[in-house]
Amino acid sequence: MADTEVRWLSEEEQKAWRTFLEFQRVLQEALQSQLQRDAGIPHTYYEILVRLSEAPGRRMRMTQLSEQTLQSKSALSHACARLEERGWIRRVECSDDRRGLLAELTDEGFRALECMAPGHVTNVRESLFDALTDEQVHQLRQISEAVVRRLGGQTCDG
Amino acid sequence: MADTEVRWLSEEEQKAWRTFLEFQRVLQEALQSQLQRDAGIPHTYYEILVRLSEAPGRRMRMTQLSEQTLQSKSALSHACARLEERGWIRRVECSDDRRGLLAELTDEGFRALECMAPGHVTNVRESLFDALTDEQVHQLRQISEAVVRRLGGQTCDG
DNA sequence: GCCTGTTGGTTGAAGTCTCAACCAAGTGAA
DNA sequence: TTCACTTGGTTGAGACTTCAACCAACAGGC
Repeated sequence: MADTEVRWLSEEEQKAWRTFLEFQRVLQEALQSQLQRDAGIPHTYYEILVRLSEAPGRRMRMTQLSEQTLQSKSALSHACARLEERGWIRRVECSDDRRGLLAELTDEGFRALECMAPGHVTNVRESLFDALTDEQVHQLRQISEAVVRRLGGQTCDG
Repeated sequence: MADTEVRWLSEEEQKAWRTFLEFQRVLQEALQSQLQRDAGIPHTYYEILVRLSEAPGRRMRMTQLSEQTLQSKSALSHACARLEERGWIRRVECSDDRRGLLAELTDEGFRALECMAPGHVTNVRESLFDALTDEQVHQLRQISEAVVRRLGGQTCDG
């Protein structure tokens, strides 16, 4: 950033960029509002529940969970406090590290997730996948991986 | 949503989806943190300044601005209040509609934008465009337009 | 043992967005 | 004129995220 020369965006890049921004916004909005309306939680909370439901014993260390959901420890901590209030998760002490905590999905939380998942998945499909060809889905994944790689994260492969 | 059958995501779709989510998050994070650090404003505020700088007379009706920046009237109103506190914009009464207001970029706001634009554009280029081939940029635009079309917005063409 | 640094996680304040309520002004009909 | 409806925009409360400060527990060196 010490450059004195800025490589401005070309007309085409400009348009691609603004269209992409709009893409992000409308999609986020579609996901957020559906989840908020039907389940009363933001999308970030939904991801927490999903990751926990997939973990062995439906429990996971807070730090690991924060890495998987791409949330800061602070954000995760606040989120878990809310989810705990609802009885959807529970925080359990960790036996091998007395500093640590395990977030655990409760049965009630699991049932809640089962209830909200169909609506959310349907929404993802209708909002995104149904708008794209198989080829475009593949392209989008390549693009996503390229950017994630560049920005230093790691792709979420199983 | 009255369906009893949910079309769940395939393994491939699942991965594409999660990678895309990660893409969005890391990119947003890169943009947000750079702007916050260097200019002290969120990306949404930056877009307000940009749109105003491009408008004739550097002024625009609030509603039109909220449509262009894809923000709710409420969010825009709060944002403009903050920007006005900094002296970067000013709200002016509208002559042809006494309910209306024009948001106007001040000279100071314009200078501030000139200062922050290079860093932001450089960041957009390095975070996104430099990671993609020209072909991928084109693909991303097609994808974005398809989704925006589907979700009922309109693409931002000049 | 002690001392320092790092890691795991929480907390509170500040900032932003959403939602619903609200007001003022324009519009149209009776 | 009056009444009802819509549009333009603001406001305050509540919810989420970020940031910095913080505490407790681990780890390593002396």
